[in-house]
Amino acid sequence: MTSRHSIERDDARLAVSRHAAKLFVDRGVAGTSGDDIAAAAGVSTRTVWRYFRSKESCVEPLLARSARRFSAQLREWPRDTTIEAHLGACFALDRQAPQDIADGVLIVRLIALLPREPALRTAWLMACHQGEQDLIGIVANRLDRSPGDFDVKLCAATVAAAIRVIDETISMAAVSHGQTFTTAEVVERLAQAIRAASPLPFCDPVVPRIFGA
Amino acid sequence: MTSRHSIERDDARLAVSRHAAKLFVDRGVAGTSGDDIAAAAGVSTRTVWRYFRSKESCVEPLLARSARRFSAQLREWPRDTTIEAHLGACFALDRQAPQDIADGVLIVRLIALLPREPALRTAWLMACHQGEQDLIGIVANRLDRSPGDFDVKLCAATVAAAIRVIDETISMAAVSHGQTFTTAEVVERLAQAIRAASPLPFCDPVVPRIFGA
DNA sequence: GTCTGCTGGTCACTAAATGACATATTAGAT
DNA sequence: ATCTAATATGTCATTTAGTGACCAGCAGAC
Repeated sequence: MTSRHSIERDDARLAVSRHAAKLFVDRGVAGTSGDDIAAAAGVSTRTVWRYFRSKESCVEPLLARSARRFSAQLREWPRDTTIEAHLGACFALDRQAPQDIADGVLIVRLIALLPREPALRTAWLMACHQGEQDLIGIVANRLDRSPGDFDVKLCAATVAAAIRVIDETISMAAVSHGQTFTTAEVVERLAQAIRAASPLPFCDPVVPRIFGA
Repeated sequence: MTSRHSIERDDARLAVSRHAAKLFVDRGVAGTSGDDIAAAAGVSTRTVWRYFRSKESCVEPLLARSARRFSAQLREWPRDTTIEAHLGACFALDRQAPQDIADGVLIVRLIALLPREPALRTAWLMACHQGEQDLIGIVANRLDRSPGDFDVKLCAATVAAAIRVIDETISMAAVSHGQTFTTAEVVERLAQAIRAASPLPFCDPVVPRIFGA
């Protein structure tokens, strides 16, 4: 089974990932060595390279976890609810664990580094790509369509792009210009962007398709 | 000036890039060393690492050139023409130089490798990201809006995502399932996807905005 | 011609990444 | 509780990726 051992291994990877991300924002990617990451995380250098195929990809588990949390929330989106209502319910601050908030801050700082750290951009784009794959399933399910359907894939891609642009825009504004956002503002902009980006009508209550294809 | 010397340098980079791409499709990324690329391209290993910051990024000039050719064509898109008409005119096979066609098949093969070569996916996503940046200017210009405008950025992102999905879908179908496409089919699917993905109306003839903002 | 600026090659080096092998940790069987 | 098999980690050696320092060749300016 992939169960116990693998889960603990994932936790260990995530812990190293957080340390790596912190070092990257503090001293830059070039200024952080594999040895540094290993020392900070309290594991051997060899373990770092066993966990990650490259230095940049050290941040992937952190980004992936955040993306998967978001996907999981979208999967529980009731069919009779608008996207605004659902996102609003999800983003209520009291529903976020402290660890998740800390992760969020770290990720925002990472995103703000992207223009000066091309190596990190690859990790970020890989995480967005994973999120896009998850979205395919979500959109397909919500619209009672097949995940292999081209229109579904296209919709997932455009919506993922919209989410990415919002993430980048808000993160840059927050870090570079000290701007702050209420969760209500974030939800509103996110919902607007997703609506604008989506070629398929999955943002509003969907009715069960009683009459065939 | 950035002119003469730099242009030659770019040509040299592009030549190495083609050799690297060919090696990657033939023997895989892991099976190709920096020395191999240098030997194939007829330059010293040191020059390879002067040209590229990493092994994967060796393919970037090839992808970037193709993306920039596409961007350049979109920039010349007359305002009174639909996207179908313009793409149809651009993709006429007799308008493509043999070198560009060869580059095209090489790129298609690279794209087909993406599922098995995560390292290449980073290069591909970086190229798509560059294409997205170019699209921002194109959309802004066509709609008489500012490139800083959020809606313009969002539109560029969704359209870039649509183009990427089409590229991936068609490349995989061609290589993995031996499917073939006429240019007319490619143009049609591309145009349809871009239309579906675009939240702003830039696919049809646009009228000059005579009255203010 | 010389001077200047740029590019590429050689060689020595650091850092990233992998292989081989030993040791610990743990789940599960008895 | 103890043994076993599997998996995870550490240590050390090695390879490969990538950089720094320095020199040689080759434009164009004068």
